Amino acid sequence: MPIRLKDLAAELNLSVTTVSRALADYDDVSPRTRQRVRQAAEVMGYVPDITAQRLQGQRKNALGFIIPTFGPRFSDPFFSEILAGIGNETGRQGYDLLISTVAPGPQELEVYHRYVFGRRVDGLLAVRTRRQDQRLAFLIENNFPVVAFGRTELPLSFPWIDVDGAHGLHLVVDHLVQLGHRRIAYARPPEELMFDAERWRGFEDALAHYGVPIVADLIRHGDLTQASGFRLGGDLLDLAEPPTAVISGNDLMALGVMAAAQGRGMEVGRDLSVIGFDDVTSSEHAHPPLTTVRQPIYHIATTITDMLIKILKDEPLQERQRLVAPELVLRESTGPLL
Amino acid sequence: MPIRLKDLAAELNLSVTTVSRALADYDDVSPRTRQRVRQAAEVMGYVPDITAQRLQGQRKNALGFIIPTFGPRFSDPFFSEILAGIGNETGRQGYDLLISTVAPGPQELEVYHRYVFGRRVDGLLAVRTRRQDQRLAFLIENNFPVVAFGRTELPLSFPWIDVDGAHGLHLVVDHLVQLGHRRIAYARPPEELMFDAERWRGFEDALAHYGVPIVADLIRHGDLTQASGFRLGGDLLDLAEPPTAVISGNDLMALGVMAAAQGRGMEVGRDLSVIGFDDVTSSEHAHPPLTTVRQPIYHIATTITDMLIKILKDEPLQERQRLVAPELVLRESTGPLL
DNA sequence: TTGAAAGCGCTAACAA
DNA sequence: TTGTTAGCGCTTTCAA
Repeated sequence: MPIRLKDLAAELNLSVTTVSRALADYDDVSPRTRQRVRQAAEVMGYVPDITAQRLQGQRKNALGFIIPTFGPRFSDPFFSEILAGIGNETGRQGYDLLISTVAPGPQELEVYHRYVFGRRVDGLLAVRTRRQDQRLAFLIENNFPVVAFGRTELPLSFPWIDVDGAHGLHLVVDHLVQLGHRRIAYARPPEELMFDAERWRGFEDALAHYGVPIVADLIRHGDLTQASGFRLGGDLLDLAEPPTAVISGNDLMALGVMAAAQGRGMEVGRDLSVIGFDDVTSSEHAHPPLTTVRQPIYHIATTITDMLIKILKDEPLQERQRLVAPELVLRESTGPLL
Repeated sequence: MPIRLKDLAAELNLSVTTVSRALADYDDVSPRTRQRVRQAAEVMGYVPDITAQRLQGQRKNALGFIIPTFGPRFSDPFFSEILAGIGNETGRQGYDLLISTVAPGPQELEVYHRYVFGRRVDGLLAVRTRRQDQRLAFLIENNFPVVAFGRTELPLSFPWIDVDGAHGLHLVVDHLVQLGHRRIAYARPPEELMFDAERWRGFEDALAHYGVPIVADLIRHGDLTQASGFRLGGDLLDLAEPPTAVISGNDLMALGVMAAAQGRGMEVGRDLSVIGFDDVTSSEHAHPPLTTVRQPIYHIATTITDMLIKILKDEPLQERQRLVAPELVLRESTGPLL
């Protein structure tokens, strides 16, 4: 049986209240008592029961993160980094982190319900936001604290950080056009994701700016897995008039596109330029090393976590919404048009 | 403000007790009352406060999983699959999942302390077990429910599932030797991990069986990242007498080794054979597709979760410990010695 | 079949 | 500076 406050109090001949206050560093406890209590707590190995602590205050000291997993064998390094960031920051600030994994769809909202109405956590983090994000709509409607990585098309006001995808695509197109490419394919992210919308805007703008036509056949939606990139890349390369460069919605798909090209005997960076988005760790040591657009995923994850905690503590936020400029990372998967 | 039991009771002119029992399906409530309560709960959107529920019973209905992250930008698909498995199974069985991320080391044990003594969860899941696994030692010493993916060298008895790594390495060596390889390098997992020990045993046995010598210079420990495989692969290939085949502790490192070889103008599968371990999703669509040893990571994750829940419910376990045979997946990164 | 009362372990208003 | 009392929302004796 674990030690309770009551046990400590009995041991010290003090009231439970005093012990509680001594431990909580109230200033109406004599230094001597505080010292004794501290000591005894240490010796007896007292650890407060958080469940009990939580019952009175509104504070649960816990955040929730519901991972939108696509399929059981999801393995997107994006989520690993997000999770590392959120996990480390919540831990650092003494919060618990409650996780659920659920595929987007109707039962996803049920999980959000359970979190909100079951009063499990004080706030939620959301990533991979969608154009019509019902999760966000639900949370905001219920006045539940949330901070998101990403925006939405819905007319909702909430704190977020996002990477400027339009700008990112400008960087990408600039780079490819400068290398001489004009037959540019784009393996887009799923249409329902908000960042697809932003990036598409950038893509269209940039191409228009250079007078490069958009060829409908070269534009496809993938599902952000490597397998999807592989299939999609193969399809594109088997076209009568294949592209000379492929932009990919993320690094994972880009890696798949590269494999498809290499499987057809092409040399990536010479016969075909491939460019990703994210700069996950494996991109640097791929062959060839992947040219990509870096988003500071880990840092964004720690930041939205910190923002959420600040909101919960009623501390002021430096910025409620922030657009981060991504950065082009030049490596060897892109090269001049032969 | 959320609806409480008290609100429901007031609304229905019943006592809190009766409402509680009606909702909990006690059989000493009249059908009519039960019906009324149900109805009102539904209409008013009552959701029980789990914190309060938890305070009396011992049950928290929550499991913990402490992810041993190596560095902030950890992104190992192994953990993604594990997390998907654990997350889906806990959710399916109505349990909450509490996550922490912490690097192995002294503060790691502190987190385990917090979980156990803070009575946050009913049980813990452990993966990537170590030869001298202090986490396991601590949990078992404190009689805390745990199920592990992996074993340990410590004389501890606990429920686990493990993949037969010795057998796996036999499969690998058989395959390579049959292809004519005798200069076989091994990029080992970190030495402290238990599965390194088992696999090493298999490696030694198998080589001895074929009379193939172990060359000290061809044996190195990596850290299971792609970067590590890349470095290590480079080092091996730059040797005066480089290996003709490289076995890797996991797929990620194998991918790094492949990139290193390709960066030196070699064709993997012809000039160098590379073989991984895990069969994570990206291996299939790598170039060339990676020959590897498959372990059913997702399935193991759901199974240890289910075992833990069974233990918590005092339900009998089919098997307390199980060794799973891995399976060789032949693809194109290995080929006959030229 | 229902309700009153106690209590889970803790914090906080109020009194001494 | 310390203790008494009440109460967080729920479950569970026990009595009516």
